[in-house]
Amino acid sequence: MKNMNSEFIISSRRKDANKNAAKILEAAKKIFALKGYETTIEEVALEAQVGVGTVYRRFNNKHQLANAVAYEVISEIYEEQEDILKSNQSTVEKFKKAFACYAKITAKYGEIHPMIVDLLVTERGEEEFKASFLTGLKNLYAEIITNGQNENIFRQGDPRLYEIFLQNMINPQMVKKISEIIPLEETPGFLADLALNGLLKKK
Amino acid sequence: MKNMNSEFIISSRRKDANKNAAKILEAAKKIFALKGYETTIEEVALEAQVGVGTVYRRFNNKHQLANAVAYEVISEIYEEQEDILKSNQSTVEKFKKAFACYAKITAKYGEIHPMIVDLLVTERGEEEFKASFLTGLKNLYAEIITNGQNENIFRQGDPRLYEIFLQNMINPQMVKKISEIIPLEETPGFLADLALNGLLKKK
Amino acid sequence: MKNMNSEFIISSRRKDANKNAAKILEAAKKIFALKGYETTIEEVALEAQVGVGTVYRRFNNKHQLANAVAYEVISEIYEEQEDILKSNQSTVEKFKKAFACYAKITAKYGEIHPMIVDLLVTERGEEEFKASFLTGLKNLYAEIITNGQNENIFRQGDPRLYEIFLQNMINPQMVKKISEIIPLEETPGFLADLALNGLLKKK
Amino acid sequence: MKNMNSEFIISSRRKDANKNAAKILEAAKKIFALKGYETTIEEVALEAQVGVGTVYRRFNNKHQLANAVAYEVISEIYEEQEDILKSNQSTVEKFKKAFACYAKITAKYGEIHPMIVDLLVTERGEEEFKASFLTGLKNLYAEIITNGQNENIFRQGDPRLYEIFLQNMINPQMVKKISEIIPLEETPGFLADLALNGLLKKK
DNA sequence: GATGAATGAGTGTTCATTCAT
DNA sequence: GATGAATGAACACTCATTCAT
Repeated sequence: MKNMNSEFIISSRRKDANKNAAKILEAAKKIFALKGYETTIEEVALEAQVGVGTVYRRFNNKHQLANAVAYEVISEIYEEQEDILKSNQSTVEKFKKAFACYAKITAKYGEIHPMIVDLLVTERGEEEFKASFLTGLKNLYAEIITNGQNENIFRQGDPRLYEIFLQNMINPQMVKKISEIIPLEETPGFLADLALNGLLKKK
Repeated sequence: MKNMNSEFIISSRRKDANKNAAKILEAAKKIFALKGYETTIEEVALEAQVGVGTVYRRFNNKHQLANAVAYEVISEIYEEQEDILKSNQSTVEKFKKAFACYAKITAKYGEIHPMIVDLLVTERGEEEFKASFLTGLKNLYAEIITNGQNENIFRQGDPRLYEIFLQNMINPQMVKKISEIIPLEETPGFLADLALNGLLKKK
Repeated sequence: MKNMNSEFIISSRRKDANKNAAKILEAAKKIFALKGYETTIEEVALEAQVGVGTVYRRFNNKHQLANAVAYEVISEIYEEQEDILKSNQSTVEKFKKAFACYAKITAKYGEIHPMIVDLLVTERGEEEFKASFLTGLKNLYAEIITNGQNENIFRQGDPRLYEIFLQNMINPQMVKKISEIIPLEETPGFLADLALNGLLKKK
Repeated sequence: MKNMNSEFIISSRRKDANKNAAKILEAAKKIFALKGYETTIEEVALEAQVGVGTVYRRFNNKHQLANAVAYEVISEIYEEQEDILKSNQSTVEKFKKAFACYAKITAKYGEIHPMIVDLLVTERGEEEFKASFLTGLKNLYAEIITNGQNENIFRQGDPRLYEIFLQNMINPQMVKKISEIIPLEETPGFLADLALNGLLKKK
């Protein structure tokens, strides 16, 4: 999952071109975070201080831009998660931390999280994006789940099912609504606890 | 929640007119199930074999039509759920059955479920719709949760948090993905179990 | 100009039908006075407590209804004017009174006056309506003008030119704006004076 | 009132773009002159040999386009009028010339004149347009009127009343009808004379 | 005859995408 | 390469008119 960006950006030999691509991506992140997929290309271009044509030079179309943004955001938390996973903690601890970390997306990126969910599910999502998501973030969870199962503290069953469950536990809408009742900083912890409990073997 | 139709459809004294309204609603249900809110009024009209103007005669605008569709779908499962709740079963049993029943929406109505979620959250949802949802379906869950808490088998804490959690556990996208791995008929049960486990007190 | 109504209403042998026609006309007068030609047939029907179909049974289309309304309004002041003309007063007096009377339309019928002007000029106006207007109201002015010319107190020239001038002197928009500066009841008098002065021979 | 275009057109640095804006304005002038405000944006686009989107790129909406057209037309005669006013002639002479010049709008721009009147009166008119009209053309008349009053050749009274009167004396419908009887080139003169006479003090 | 439901052409407006400069 | 002007399909919504009941 290194250099994820390059997969979605039409690369260019000229440095300033790539600089432009980064500028656009940054702008898109900002605007998409605010407005989600409803965002206009013109708005992005404006924010990036670039012409619309330039946006299209770097990203074939709106879908691709959205996918790149999604990719960016996911990448951003990837390393942090990886560190947790490689650390020397109990599976339960790892689970809680990884989950909490993942849950931060919503707080940080507002409307991008629902957009990611959407891209993952609809035909708007580039196959390439979906694939890299699957082999990226999802694997982290797969590993935790399998570990937990092997340690016989998690329920048995197809790990993919629990991955889906975990993914759903960070549903942006839920996070948003939960955080209207309890403080935002406690939300990831609360959800992690709930999710973990769901996963744990009954005694 | 009786006579639900009358709340969102501009009713008419004429029988044929109301028949048409039903036809439109049915068509809308079908198309919305397929395409979600992106659906075009023209598509609905076409499916209902009716002019666009006729759609607008019965529903003031697209939002209202969407709300009516959502309302319909929710109503459809409401009574079933109510029966379960009034029945003579353990809280855990009630929970599982009510949940499973609710989870059927997704299987049956595809894109309408996310649409409902959307209407519940954005300003697109008529206040009337939100209110009746709150006093309708949500209360069923609230009751189950409070019961479980009183029986000391569920976790303590603000019941609203667990309501949100339960609502999220029937997220259509999750249901869809789960059912790609295990048979659709087992999906509600699986999710109910997972959700219940999350809710149960740790020993 | 007696029985003007009958010229624009599709007559019916049934009394209640004609009663309906009158009801519609009355309603149309009220609504057109408020909104002008932008008025919707449905609004008129609603005001008349009648179905839209009934409106169309009595008036072939919206234009015709508008023409009938215009005709009505003009008829309403016709007799009053005729009385003035036949009275035993100086031409100047007659002029002032007739003019003031005519100018009342605006005050009384709001948006209908511009509508009349429009009908008189565009192709929306039924030829029949235009013709009867010409042979009706306009003639009153023609007579006054000719009288004034014969008495050698008015300018010479084609009387039709002065008729047009006079008609224009009661332009609803002007009346409206004038009456924002001076009291409405003084407006007709003020305009009459101005118009008369324009017409009088220079010494 | 200099650089009038810039006030209503979204200007652009590109020459060809502004050329297009001019093309659109020209087309709009032509079509509006024919059909008035009823004109369709598509018609304008067609006439300008331009896509509808292009029209909207230059003018935020139909109202704004109409206002721009109105502005254009008024501007067109503004300078000519100003010259007359600054010239060394008697008030009566100035009056006649300025009036005649103003009256040409109708002959030249058909349905645009009523449109201007409409914009001036309804909420469709941009405040900016109304303001610039007030500080532009209207002031010319105000000045003439006040001059005439000071020279004691015009009637006394609120000058605004006479401004309204003068504005109304160039009512496009009247001009049109007058010019059906006498040659178009004599019409402004005839009207000016009539208007002047109305204004002059009685002896 | 009366009704009002149905119709669908028509309108203003938006926005992803293309392409001339 | 960059720009932003141009494009036009698409869409929500309106309303005069028709016609089944």
